[in-house]
Amino acid sequence: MSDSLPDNMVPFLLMASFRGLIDDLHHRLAENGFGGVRAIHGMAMQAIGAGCTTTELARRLGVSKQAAAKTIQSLTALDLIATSTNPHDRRERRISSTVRGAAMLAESGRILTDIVRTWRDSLGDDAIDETIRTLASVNHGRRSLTDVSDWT
Amino acid sequence: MSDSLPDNMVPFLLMASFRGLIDDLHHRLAENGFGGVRAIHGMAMQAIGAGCTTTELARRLGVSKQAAAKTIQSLTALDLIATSTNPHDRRERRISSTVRGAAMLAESGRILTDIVRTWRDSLGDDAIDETIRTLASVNHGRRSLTDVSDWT
DNA sequence: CCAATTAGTCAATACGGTTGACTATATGGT
DNA sequence: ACCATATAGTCAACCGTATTGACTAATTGG
Repeated sequence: MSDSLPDNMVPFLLMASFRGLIDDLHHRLAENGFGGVRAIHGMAMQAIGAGCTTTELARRLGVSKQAAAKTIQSLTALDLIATSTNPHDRRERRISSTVRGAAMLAESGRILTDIVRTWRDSLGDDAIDETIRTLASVNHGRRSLTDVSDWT
Repeated sequence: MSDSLPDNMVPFLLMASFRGLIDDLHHRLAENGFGGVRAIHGMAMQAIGAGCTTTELARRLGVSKQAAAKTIQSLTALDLIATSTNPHDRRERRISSTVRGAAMLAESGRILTDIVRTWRDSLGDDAIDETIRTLASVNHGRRSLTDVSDWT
């Protein structure tokens, strides 16, 4: 722990941190009845929030509407969302979270907060707060946090 | 910037930071004669380091050897690596960086260091050092930093 | 010397992304 | 009121990168 990693390792550090966090999250979600949920599903659920349309989800995720439609199919199959038509504009598919979907999001939030709490316990609030502030600053003016385009 | 994001947004922050950094990197790599290089290629080049075999690369990346073999094909097509057979064990394919591959890795390192330098300029060395230390601690004891398995 | 191990490839499949072409619905100018 | 245009969403074809299972070739060791 003495020496810091060189600056050119920062992307690996960010990726590994993300991966580790997501792995823990999915492990614990599976233990709580939400098996089969993948990273993309959680991202999409977060992006859907209180509800939106296919096109709007595509915009929020930064992907094509065809890709968003496929994600919507997966989420529907997992009983996390349901779709309905908007009577005022019958072209639209309104997407909204199911009870199970809302429970999954709430559980995700609890688990993530709990994981970060373990970081706080071992490294201190100051270090974690500073890290979050720094990462938030680095992302200022970038695309939305839920943008997953080209992330492979 | 006043309020910090809640702890359950940390994964989004990590992913967006990684994505932003990689996007910048690839944009600048393309400007310097290394177009067509994708995130997976840079990861693999880093993992290959001084050279290894297909199976060893698979282990370092945390993927199947079939997947590693495909990555090796891509890197070979990009003239970043070359393979040869080991005369002492003719089952093995030795992988080593080409001159161009080494130049790409060096250029990546320079660009990444330069990007992080802009962070240091605007946020201060203390904030960046603390962030790197924190992320490194969070990853202690986890799989190798070059592990890309299931990152989708 | 032959059985077991190890390195790597081939083939089929899955998943999530893309573009292009399409249908259905809504909107707005003349 | 009508028709041109714009918008919401789907279908089909394809790409890239992963997977597993079955395989060949080379090495090792009892």
